Amino acid sequence: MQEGAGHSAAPPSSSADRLRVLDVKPLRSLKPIFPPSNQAPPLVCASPHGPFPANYASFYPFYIPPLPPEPEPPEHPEMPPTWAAAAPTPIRSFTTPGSSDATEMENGDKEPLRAGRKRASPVRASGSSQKRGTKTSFVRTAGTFEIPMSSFDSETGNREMTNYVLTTFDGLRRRLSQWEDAKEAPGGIIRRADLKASNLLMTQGLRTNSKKRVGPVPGVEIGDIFFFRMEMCLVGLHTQSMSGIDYMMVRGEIEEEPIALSVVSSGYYDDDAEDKDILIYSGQGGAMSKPGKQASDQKLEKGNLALERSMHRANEVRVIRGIPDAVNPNSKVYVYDGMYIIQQSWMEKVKTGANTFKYKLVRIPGQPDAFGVWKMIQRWKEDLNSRSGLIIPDLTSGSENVAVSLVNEVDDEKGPSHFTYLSTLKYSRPFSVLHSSYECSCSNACKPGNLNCSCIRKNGGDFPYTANGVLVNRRPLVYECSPSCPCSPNCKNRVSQGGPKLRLEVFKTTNRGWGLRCCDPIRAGTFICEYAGEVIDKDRMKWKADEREIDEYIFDTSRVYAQFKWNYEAGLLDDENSSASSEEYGIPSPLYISAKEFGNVSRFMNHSCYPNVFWQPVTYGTSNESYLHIAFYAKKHIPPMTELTCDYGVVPEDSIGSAYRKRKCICGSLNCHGYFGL
DNA sequence: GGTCCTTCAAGGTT
DNA sequence: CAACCTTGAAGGAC
Repeated sequence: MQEGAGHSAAPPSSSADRLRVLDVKPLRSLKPIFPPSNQAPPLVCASPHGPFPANYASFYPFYIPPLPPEPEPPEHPEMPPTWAAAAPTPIRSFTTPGSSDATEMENGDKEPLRAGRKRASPVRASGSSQKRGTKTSFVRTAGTFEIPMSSFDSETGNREMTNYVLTTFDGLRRRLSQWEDAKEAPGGIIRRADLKASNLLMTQGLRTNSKKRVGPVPGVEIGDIFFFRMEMCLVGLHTQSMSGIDYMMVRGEIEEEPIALSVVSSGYYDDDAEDKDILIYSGQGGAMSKPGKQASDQKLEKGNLALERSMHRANEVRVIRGIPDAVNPNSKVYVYDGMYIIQQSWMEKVKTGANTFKYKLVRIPGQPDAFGVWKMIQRWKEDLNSRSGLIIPDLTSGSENVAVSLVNEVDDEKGPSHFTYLSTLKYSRPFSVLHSSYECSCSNACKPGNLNCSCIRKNGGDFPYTANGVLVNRRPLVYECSPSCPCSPNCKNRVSQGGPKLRLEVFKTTNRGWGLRCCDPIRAGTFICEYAGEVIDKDRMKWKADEREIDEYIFDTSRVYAQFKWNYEAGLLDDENSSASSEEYGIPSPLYISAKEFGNVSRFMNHSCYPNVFWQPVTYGTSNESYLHIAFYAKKHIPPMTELTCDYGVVPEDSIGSAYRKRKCICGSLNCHGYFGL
């Protein structure tokens, strides 16, 4: 199966005085802004006039006229529909009366934050002319969002909204982290980009499932992973920023009583979380809640009382398992493990001598494995032989730093057809000399914010990666440090070099040949692998087309790729003259890579019209020339053992490769294009 | 609707 | 690396 490529150029983003905004303490000014895209007519939306529940500000970022054909519910949980699928025609502007032309700043904005705001900002809030808390209108524009705008309901969500909220959150979070890394945040240091980002979204009402509920949360699926507590708050899975027990008041037999909605188990208390179907959860308060203070007995109140009541009512409780992140030892991964029932409760004297409540939660049978998958992978790690369907422990034969296993749990095929494993690109002859090579003069690792570093300057002054190696933004071209740069090999600007660092696995799918997946949880923006193979030139491409040679392993940057938005595009965050950070790729000339004879794990990645991986051109040099590479990054958080897929693109009719037939797509997503290019 | 308080964070430092 | 320290914001309680 194949892959494809994109094209087109864009100016590098600039980075001048954009940070002044961070001076403003409440940061209310940093509201998300979605500049109109040149791809689609801007969508102007306005909030209806309520009434709204008391606890949230009205906010309708998007409005779409009612759609005649209601899409079928997705069969594949990972494949939400997009608005594009549901609304093939351009979306027209829509504005509700009364909110059309607000020009005032929002209350609380003391001054214009930046000169370009008036011009650049398509977003205006007209809060000041109305009584707070009654009506607040927002006008928004949105460009080419993959994220659906068929509905925005902050009370009740769906898969589209969760994806939208999480993508926005993480894009903003990465951007704030980038500034923090570069020490570019004046006055206000952003120590906690996660909190800052979520605070901004919360303030804007950009959240979903804000209404508390017992049971499943629309748009959140069992097995979904999160890297911050705030992510779970924003999508309504667990709305406590720190507390482990989320609950709500309901009418009881006599009076109102609390019932538990969800719990997060992350090892702070002495929980027993070894069994994949059973969780012994400790109550809150008392013993450990006040470090340094004398431990005290827990009381039957708040969350503890809620768990107790929920046990008697036998209502289901969502369980989120917090697990140390092997990739980032400092942080945790939260796995949504589905519904549990509280079977038992008791009081126990713990080591500190304090009485602690304990609750035995048992997983409701019949749910897909989530935490169970993690436990399974852990077992494989301890004993590779316990892995069923294992054919080869390392199909790269040591070519990569991390072994890539080959498994087939589906049938008895023993492996894909022959190819030679090659861990990087092979330029058979001089090709794609982008420009003269560049190199920095940094003595140690290149430091974000150091504009003396010419590699950083190449990236418009931005360090492309956060401190933990996550790509901040998609951009025309990522300039990494070259082997010839004097900076140390562990310089953070070499993320895509040196091959995969995650435990990838080539496996047999049920209906589309071999595929690629990963045993590790993957954070959005993480580098996964590059597309290795032989670089071929235009003549060779033409020859292949003329000869009708079927090469399913071509990567072609000149194909047309589905547009999507990944960066946090806040006009406020960037210099007014930069069109924010462009997600259009800029490559001087098309690059064709064939992985038919020589290739790495990337050649096994299948196509999806709703992929979880995207490609990004990256360049770095060898001796005195710079070469282009195609690197794959995670588009969103990807749970372990989820198939990795990317967009193969479509071959334009007039291109060299158009002699190839189109291939029927079986990705199963609602917005499936029906075919992809080959 | 404030204001105080609690809270199974997240990072950093030692 | 575990223990400790610092900063931090949501939501509940009153």
